[in-house]
Amino acid sequence: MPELPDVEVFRRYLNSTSLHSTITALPLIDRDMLAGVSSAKLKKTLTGNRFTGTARHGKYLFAQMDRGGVLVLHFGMTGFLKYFKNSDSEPGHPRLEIAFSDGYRLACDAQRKLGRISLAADAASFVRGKKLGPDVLDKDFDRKAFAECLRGSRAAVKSALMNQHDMAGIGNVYSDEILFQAGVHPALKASRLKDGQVRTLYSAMKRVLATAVERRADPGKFPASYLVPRRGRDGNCPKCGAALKSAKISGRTARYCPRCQKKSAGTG
DNA sequence: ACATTGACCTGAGAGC
DNA sequence: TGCTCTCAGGTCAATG
Repeated sequence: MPELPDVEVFRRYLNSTSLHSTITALPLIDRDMLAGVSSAKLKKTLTGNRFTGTARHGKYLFAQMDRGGVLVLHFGMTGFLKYFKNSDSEPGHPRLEIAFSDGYRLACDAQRKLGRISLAADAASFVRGKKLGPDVLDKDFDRKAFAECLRGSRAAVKSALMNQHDMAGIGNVYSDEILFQAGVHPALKASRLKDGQVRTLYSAMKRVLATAVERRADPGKFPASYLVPRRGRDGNCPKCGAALKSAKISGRTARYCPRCQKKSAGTG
């Protein structure tokens, strides 16, 4: 689940639950999740510290700490945050738990352990180190910058949208939604799109992601015209009713409507 | 250099 | 019921 809209929801969740109270302990640390930091270092850095603010870049969440530095969270394919007090509210696969002085805990749950936890001096230096492209919802990521990413790619447009080094935040599900809303077939070469298609994709990207954030990344609350809630096995196109099709593109499963997203230009 | 593939983990659901 | 197989919303190293 965790693409840009989901991580933005997690960021707001952390903001509204976990700021400004003192961290008293890390009662649970799964070493498999740590990247570039030891369990001891993480404990030493966080204990007695407080979170003072948050930031997000693409699919990464940063929690600013009172004494400097940031905790960096990445959620992999199955990660999420849960803030709780009673152990019967503990999530099913907690990999990190941060205990606060008021008795509450913040858990990072990651069933498949594909997420990552690390420390960095600040968000900007982490982003540089990872060579992430601009966050796709950043105002500076304008139509021109978007067009340059597509023009410079030799991959399918779906892969280009998901390339975190060119633009950060879009994953498998939202790339499908953006392509569907723009009426663009996922397998078309990014560099061969017409100018009109690039413009349509750009505005679909901004609109889809903003809408998803606004609806708390909950597919049940998405507009009726959206593909995401219907991407299951026997889903139908919300616009024309045709059976959705699947295609493997760079190893990921694309879901699309064969009638609304033609490979050749023309009718839609 | 770039794009694509397979490995990394674990669990849910389908099919037998 | 229980077993096996496939698949899952991400990333990285290895491969072509």
